[in-house]
Amino acid sequence: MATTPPATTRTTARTGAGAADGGRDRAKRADAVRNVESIVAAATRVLAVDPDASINDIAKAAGVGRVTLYGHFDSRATLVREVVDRAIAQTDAALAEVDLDGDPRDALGRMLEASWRLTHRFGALVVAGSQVLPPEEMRRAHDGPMTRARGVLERGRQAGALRADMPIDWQLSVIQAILHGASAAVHRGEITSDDAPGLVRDTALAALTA
Amino acid sequence: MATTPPATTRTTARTGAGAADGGRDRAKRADAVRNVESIVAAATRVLAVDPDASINDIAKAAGVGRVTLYGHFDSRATLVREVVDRAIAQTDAALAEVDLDGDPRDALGRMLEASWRLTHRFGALVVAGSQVLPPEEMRRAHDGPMTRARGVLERGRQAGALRADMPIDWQLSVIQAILHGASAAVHRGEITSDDAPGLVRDTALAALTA
DNA sequence: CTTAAACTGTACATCCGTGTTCGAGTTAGG
DNA sequence: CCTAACTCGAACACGGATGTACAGTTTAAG
Repeated sequence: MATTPPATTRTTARTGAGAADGGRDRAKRADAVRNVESIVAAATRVLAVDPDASINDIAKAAGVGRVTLYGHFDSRATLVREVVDRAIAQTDAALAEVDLDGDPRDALGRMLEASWRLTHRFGALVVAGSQVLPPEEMRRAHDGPMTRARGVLERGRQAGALRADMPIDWQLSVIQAILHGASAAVHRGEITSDDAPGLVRDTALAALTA
Repeated sequence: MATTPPATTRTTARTGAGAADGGRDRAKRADAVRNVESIVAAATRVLAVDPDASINDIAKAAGVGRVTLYGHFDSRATLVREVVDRAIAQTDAALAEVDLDGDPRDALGRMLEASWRLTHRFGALVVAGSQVLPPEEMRRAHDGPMTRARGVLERGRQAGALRADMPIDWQLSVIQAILHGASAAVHRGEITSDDAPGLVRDTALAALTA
């Protein structure tokens, strides 16, 4: 260690899916990758409950030092972005598997149950995102599921299976509200997470039925 | 104005300044009272939108200096407590005027419309309170309206006018969720504040009807 | 008119969260 | 086993928010 290293080796978080852009990076060490996973998982878990959780809280929850976290993510915003991006990916993947054909009410029911799991898992993550990321970026997160849900709603309205005497945007807001309300109720112990999906489905369906 | 002798007074809000002298209290001056009102009003307005608003923001919105605010309220928590207390008082007063007799569905509708106005006015105030005040103190805020609403719900369920196949706590949560969802939707420009009460009433009623 | 209460801005001490730097210890992997 | 990558804790700079202290001016009220 007599000679000073030429430059401090700063590891830029380069977990990009797809091909590596630009130059080739050395393969990341195994424990590094493992730690990044721990951090993202912990951040998701913690931020879903408390969107104002500090970097310290997240690092502690991940079982790593605060400095180590900064070694993988430039800033809090970067970390939040990564977490949100993964949540979006999981959400899209989960919703893409939902069968939207057949009776509109049944289709909506299936979508509601799937959405419940996601809402319950990610909770207040959207709040954390909104506080750090530009609103445009959050827009994208909700856009996918929104248009998907809107499609089902429109079909149900035209088929006469759902009431059409309210703005469709309002009906989407109601679904959102019930989903988040259920998450809060579970977290408060008023209902169990087993009962939640059924209650959400029945209640939302009742609210939207003619 | 008049008769008030400068002798008998009671200590309410003190002008904090350090090592106070012996113990001579005088009646509060008129402009002081006026400023306190401005501060509380501004705090209510600001905190209802952004529960994390700083003391500076509130003072600015009230048109007074930051130091003046501290002259009337020891700390941020004190201010929030005062604001919340007043909100509770207004809420109780407004809900006490609602006629809960007659057809349960009509009674619930009236209560929903009244609750909407309060929710829209106070918005995220409950969040600000929860972050600063002990949870027990927030409990009290919701307890009054809650038991009142629960009474109407129970009556409606036993009369067969409302569905009884879900936990009553869940139904209360749904009402809460729809109210807050509507407030968010208005604030987001999706619906107008004129349409909101009707939509809230119709939607909640539909969600709770057998 | 006189006085004390109240207001104001500035400045200061403090706490907390963020982001960075440093030196040293630990571990993966050739 | 040797080296570079990785991790860790402590310490520092910075900014924002909370309270407090001070000194000068305005204003209510007797």
